[in-house]
Amino acid sequence: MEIVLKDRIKEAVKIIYNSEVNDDLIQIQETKKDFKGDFTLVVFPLLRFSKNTPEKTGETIGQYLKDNFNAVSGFNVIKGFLNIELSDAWWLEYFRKLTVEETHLEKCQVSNPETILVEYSSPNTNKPLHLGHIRNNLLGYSLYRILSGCGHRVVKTNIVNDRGIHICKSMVAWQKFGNGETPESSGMKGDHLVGKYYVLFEKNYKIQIEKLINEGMDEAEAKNSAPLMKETREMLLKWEAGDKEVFGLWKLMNSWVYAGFDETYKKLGVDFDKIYYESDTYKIGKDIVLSALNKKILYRNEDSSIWADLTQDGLDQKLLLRSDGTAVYMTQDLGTAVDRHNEYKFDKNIYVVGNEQNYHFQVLKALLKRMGYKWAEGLIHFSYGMVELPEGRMKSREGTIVDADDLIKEMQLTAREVSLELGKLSDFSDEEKEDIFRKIGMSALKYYILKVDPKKNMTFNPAESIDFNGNTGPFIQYTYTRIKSVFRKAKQMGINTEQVLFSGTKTGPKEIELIKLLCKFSETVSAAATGYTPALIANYCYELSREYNQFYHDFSILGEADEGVRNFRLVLSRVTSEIINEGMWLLGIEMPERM
RNA sequence: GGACCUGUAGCUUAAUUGGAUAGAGCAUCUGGCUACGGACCAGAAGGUUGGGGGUUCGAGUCCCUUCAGGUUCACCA
Repeated sequence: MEIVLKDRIKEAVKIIYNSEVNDDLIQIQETKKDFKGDFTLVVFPLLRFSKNTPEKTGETIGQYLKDNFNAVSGFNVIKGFLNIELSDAWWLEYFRKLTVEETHLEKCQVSNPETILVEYSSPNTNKPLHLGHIRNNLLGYSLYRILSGCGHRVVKTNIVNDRGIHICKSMVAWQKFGNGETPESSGMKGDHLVGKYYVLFEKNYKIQIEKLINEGMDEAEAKNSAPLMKETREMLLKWEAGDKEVFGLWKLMNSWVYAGFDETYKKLGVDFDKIYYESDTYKIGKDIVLSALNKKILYRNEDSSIWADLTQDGLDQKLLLRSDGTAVYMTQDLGTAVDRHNEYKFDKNIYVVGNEQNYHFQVLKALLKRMGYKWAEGLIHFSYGMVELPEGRMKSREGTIVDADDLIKEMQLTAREVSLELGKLSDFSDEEKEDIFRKIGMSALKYYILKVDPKKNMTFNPAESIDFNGNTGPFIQYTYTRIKSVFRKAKQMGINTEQVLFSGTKTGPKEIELIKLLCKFSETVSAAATGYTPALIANYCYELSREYNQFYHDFSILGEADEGVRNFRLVLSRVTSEIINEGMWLLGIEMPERM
């Protein structure tokens, strides 16, 4: 609609003021709630053509639109703002088209679909997942749904950081202190078990460092020469050399971790099309680095470590291979990117990675470009903010890490508590109930995270449980189940809802308000896709639910005597439920039929 | 020290990318069930958008400055 209006206004300016105007001078926005009208033209930019006051210019254009465009039923000018009113008939016609859509994503389809890789999750195999990973996973998965919903070919990838010095730490600790403990013998989830040894390593390592410092060593040297660290470095060397025993242990412990991760992923409702392992890609990275060295793009230090000089790009020197020849993080990422492009020839490769790695991705892109990979332009760092606690970052040292599995469990327990208290599910089996509790709990958690602008840091307060009322996932689910309930009731009353057709004649302002919002769905999804912002959809779903609840409260649907009005309200309700459902689907949030 | 990011009601957060009187939720207070589902609805109160300058018809949004917090610049990942 905005585009149509824009063209009409351009036409108006041309005829009235005999001037061609640029599109960006015609600023159309939705009219604020406090004013009468549907769309608003900001007239200030047009004054240079009208050479008149804002009021007069607005009047003139408004009158022209009213006279020449039958969708425009009226207008008013307040200060420099021309509020354009569209006729109910126009809105109804627009809505009628929604009622016959197969899916409400039809209008979101892009004209030039791209191949897009979305990399998300990217766990380390030395620790279980925590709240930060939850945000990552939910954002990544939702991004996948949104982009593919708009017609792109999206590949969900995960790069598992399964090698490196930190992985060796938990291996060393397990060897020394583990006494052969396994997930089976301990009853612990595999990722948590391995995490336990990582923590154990850090604890003992710290003790060794302190001891050395007390013996007169300076801190840097102590960190370097603590026996545990020495053993770990030796293990990494052995690993890269393919030592059989080390490799066996590595495989075993990683298999425990993967079993644990799979459980958590399943609970979160996320999955992947292709999983990469850095234990594979680091080698490709090494080759790339060595060949770039031959081309003199990189240089070798006297201690034989290999570096890139990025000072011309405003960045620093960057180490790419250690003096002992082993790979670093950046080496792997170079390999992964090249490997992926060979396999998929992607247009875009989106990395869902926290904003603490902004610099890393700047360097990665600059390096690839320097090495001559043109497609590096398509690397996009989807940089999201950290999840913080009221007192700041989560710190493992202080034991303030919010564990993913614990939080998920807690959400579902709370959902059960709330539901049982309300007692609306007495005719369901225990299994069905548990499934509903799960959906409610997860929606509370997922919505809580996804409603926030991804770029911003967000705060999670463990002391306050995540809400189930107000601007929340369960509120939206509740609205949806209410509508479902209306239709169940309608069926009982013998109304054939399948055949209820749209016959929009008598509508009030509240219905029109709802219709306006429903019409905004597709543009909201498109905006979320181009701006990589699932939060827009989350907030839209909330706004729609709120609007519907007001309507529901103020008007009777099935109790309405006039059959035409009743049917219209039924159709309105149906489309609302469909759009809520699709919107939440794009966020990866499941909807129950009852709750 | 260099680079980058953030700062909005007591708390959690919106704001159509420079537009009108900064919008919600939670918490607090008040009202609404003879029900199509009260996980709801209506109302009250709560703001110098960290402070100060500037740019212009117009600034939470852009520029400068200052304060506070954070991230990063590792032979960690």
